[in-house]
Amino acid sequence: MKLKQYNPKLIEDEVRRYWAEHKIIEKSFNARRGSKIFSFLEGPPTCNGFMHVGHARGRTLKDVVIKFKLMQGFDVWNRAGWDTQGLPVELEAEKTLGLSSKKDIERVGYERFVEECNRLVDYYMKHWREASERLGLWLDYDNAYETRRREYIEFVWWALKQAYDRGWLVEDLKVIAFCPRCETPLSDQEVALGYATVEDPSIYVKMPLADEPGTYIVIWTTTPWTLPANEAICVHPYERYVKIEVADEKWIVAEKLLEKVMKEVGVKEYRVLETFDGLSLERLRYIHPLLDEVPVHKLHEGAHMVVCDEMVSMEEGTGCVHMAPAHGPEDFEVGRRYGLPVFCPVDATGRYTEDAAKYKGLYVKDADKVIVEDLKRKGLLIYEGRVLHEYPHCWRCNTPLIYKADRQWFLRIEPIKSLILEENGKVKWAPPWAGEARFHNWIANARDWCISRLRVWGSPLNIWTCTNCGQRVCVGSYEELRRMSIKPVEDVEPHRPWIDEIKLKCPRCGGEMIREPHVLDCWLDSGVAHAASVGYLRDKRLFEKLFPYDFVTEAVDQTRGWFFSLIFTSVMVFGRAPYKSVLCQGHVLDKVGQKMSKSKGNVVWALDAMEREGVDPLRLYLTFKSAPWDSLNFDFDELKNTRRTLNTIFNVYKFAYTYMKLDKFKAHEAMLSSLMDKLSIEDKWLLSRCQSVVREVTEKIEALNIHEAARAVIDFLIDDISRGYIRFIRRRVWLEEEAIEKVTAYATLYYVLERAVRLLAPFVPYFAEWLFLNFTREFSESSPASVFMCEWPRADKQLEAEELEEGAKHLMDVLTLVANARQKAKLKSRWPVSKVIVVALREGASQKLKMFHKVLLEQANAREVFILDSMPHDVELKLRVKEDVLKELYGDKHHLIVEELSKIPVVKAVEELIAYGKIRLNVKEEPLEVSSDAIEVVEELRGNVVSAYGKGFAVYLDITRDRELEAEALTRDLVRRIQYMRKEMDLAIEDYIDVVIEAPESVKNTLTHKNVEYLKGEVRAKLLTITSSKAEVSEDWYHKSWDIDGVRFSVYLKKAT
RNA sequence: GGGCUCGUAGCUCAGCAUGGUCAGAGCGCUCGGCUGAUAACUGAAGUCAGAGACCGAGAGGUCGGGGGUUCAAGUCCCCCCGAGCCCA
Repeated sequence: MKLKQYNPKLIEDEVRRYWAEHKIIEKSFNARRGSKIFSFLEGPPTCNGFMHVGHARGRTLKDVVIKFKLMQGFDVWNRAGWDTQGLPVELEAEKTLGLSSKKDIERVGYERFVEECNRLVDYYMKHWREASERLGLWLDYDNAYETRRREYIEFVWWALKQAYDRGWLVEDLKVIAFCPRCETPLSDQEVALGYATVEDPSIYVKMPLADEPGTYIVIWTTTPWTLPANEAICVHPYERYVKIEVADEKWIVAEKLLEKVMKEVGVKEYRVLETFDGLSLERLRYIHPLLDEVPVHKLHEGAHMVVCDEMVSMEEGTGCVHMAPAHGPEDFEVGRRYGLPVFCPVDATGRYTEDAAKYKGLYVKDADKVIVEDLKRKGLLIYEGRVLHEYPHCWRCNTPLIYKADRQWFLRIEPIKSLILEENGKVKWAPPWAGEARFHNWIANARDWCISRLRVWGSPLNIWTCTNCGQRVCVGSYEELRRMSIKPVEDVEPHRPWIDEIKLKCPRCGGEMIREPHVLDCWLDSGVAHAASVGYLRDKRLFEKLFPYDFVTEAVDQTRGWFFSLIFTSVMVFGRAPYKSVLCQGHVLDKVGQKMSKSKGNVVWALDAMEREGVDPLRLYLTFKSAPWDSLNFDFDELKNTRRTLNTIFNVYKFAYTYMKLDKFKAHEAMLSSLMDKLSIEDKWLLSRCQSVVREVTEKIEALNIHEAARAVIDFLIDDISRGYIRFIRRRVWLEEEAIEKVTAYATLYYVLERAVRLLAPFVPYFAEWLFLNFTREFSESSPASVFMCEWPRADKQLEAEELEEGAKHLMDVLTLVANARQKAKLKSRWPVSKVIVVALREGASQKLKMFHKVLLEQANAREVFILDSMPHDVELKLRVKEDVLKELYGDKHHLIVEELSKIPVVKAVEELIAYGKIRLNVKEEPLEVSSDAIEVVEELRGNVVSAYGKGFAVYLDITRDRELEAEALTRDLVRRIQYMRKEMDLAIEDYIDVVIEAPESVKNTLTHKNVEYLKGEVRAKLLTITSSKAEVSEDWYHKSWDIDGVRFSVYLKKAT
């Protein structure tokens, strides 16, 4: 181990070079070819924008599972994938080309535009690949699938053709947002970008009932321009409505809104005639307010009536909502239910068409005034005001958007919905509620999927229409396309504009067929990855091996995205779910729990985090901080701590390495199996602990509790090995000869650390690989070339010993108490004590603890340790009842409690209190517990005794000093000073020294021969002189003066020759 | 407006499916100690000082708020508030 201290970046670079040089990644996967397959399906990142820590988390979690399965011996399918088409890429391309509308795109030409999209995809793909590789994500990038590729798109066509042939792919109208200036439809996400507060007209209009002259329904709207397309009035079926008398007219409005409306329109006098449910108005006919201006309405049969829907709000308006099915998504829905016509007299530029008669050619926003005038003139306008409200605008040019009905293509969900639900029921979701509740609900409420987009950069919709007879054909393959093409086609380039140039010959009339102008929703692209990514059309064998996939994982937002589009298309074409298990991840938020967004400027980029603290610390942080499905607040300060944790682990290995190397340890020469009967208790304990950890980590990863798995490995290394075992074996590794105790300690340590490296591997791959190369392989030449070629460890039942693990816990607790008691007596741990008494008060504890008697003796630095299971007689015990606390807690009962307490023998009471933290009593036949809040133990200790209590133990230290102990303590103090000086001199651990100590005569005489020999051994002194006169040493001796408990010492050191 | 999730010490969480040993753990913080596996660093050049790994102790929270069920509620029920994701 050449490194002096943990340096994640050096390790990373070194390991990355090693992997490349020895083709480790490739070999690791190849070594498992032919065994049981574990198929992972990569959710393709959109090649747009850079990787941030949220992505990094998702990718790390993927990688943990991949590496884990790999080490378990599975033939892991790990093909990478890239989502390359769709709006996000187009928007980016518009930006780089300086375009600001679809008209601009047409100006530069689709060819140029698509070229730019491709260029951007290449650029971002490169970034993502590099960042992913650096992150240590082992995907097969060389064979990555890309949604923009010919073969990929061909599968999309094939899948749509399956749907088309079954009647599941249909054309229908849909109300979508348009920017009249850009003359383009906007996606929902674009609409969401552009909400702004604006002032609009706010008008109240009365609609005359057809069969009840003089009676009107009052509606409210902020978009007068939609009135020419009005087809109905919607009311809430279960809210109360009133008919009121205003002057000589009768008006109908919602009861709840009556006062508000009357106040706003300025009607002071009115009389309520009757009230009724909205439902009773259903199908009531009225006369369109602009019937004369837009006469085409006269032909609209079954329209201009009252309809009902619960979405009608009682918060604003009149409770009677004007409906224009062509101009509002909700209007459209309701209209559909009632069979209303979808009348759209507005074109893509926001101007009225021929159908709007009087308003023809007028821009809709300009029409507002004209329409208001017309209504006023006809006496139908009750009130005209202005209102401030949120209205969507084009995010590019800030023009108010208009909603209008347009032809789009849909995949119908009804025919397959129940099967999707059924199939989802078979999927194992983590966490369960993500699938059983959220995803299930989402599917159950899903509507038909609109898959068409009026854009440029996407898979083209594979439907051609005859310009002559209207015949349609859905083309299922490029071969079919070539066959039907009027002009010969060499290679099909399935993107716009080239695909649009291909005209087909109509099979019915021989006329020319042209492609429908749409491209497809990019969710459909990634949604067919289950088959398209593995070349299904060319060869089904691979697909059949992998499908359905064992594992898929993405963040929560993919519930409606990829998780859905995958299962939808899979059920649609294959009749079953494409995945067996799904891990639904939470998001990464910023330090204070806010969503990361570019506009807030709180985005943490993955590369920055990797650069600042290193990949392994980042990976560990992202995996173990919180459960995969919980959100994670990212904080650089915490990330730093992870790095420190890894540093401690590094030092554990460095410690083991240093001594093993010194003693020329070889794993195959000290096999545990041949040393079993020589093991010390602490060895057996650690070996058992190791089995538990192996088992725990394995089970936790299997259950996708990845955070708990990571914590289990780390805790093992830090708590059990670093803070426990290594402390216990310090003396053993310092033994000179080939002592069996040393050999067994090395064998145990190697066994455990070697396994820990493997357990670490999925989480911190660079670090683990480095440890594998610099530790595992250093002592075992027969090891494979990489930790990832090793098998995942398996628990060995023979080494398990539960009672030892419990015993060790007791040991740790007692050692804490000893340290505690020492501190009370201001007695540093280097000072030996003559006697320690441990009273183990919980059932069975003393027996388990006794197994560790030897370790306890040494760690407590005591000459004798006694482990008892009841209180010793030479301690006088009393209970002090805190009456005030008792009174507060139990009120009047407190007298009775005191009485009951006095009946119990003090020793028994104290024992119970120490063991369990409370005493159980029966007060008037009623069970009751008094805790240590209300009673405390008061003891009278004889002689030099200090005590400590806790965790079911009482510990007593006899701190009486005698000459012998003093000498021993002094010796150890000197040892420590000399060791300190050795370190300052930067000596190698194995170097020998000569020592001269100046000490006062009296002190010098206390040291026995035994003390001196001990001292020499500990500090590796060849010559040791203790003198009470001035030391005779030359200048080059290292010298330091020390004050030990008020006595002055001078110490001189020199490296021995 | 609807669905799902989360809200316990400064931070990260455990405990809550079978209410009654905990109001807990780790990190951080404060104090003390220790030292050849573990001491970044800062000033400075002295066998310096502070800081840091490690060990021990300590501080800290009306378990988001309010109701209810119960002898007893972080733990069960209802409402509200806040956060996140998605839908409308």
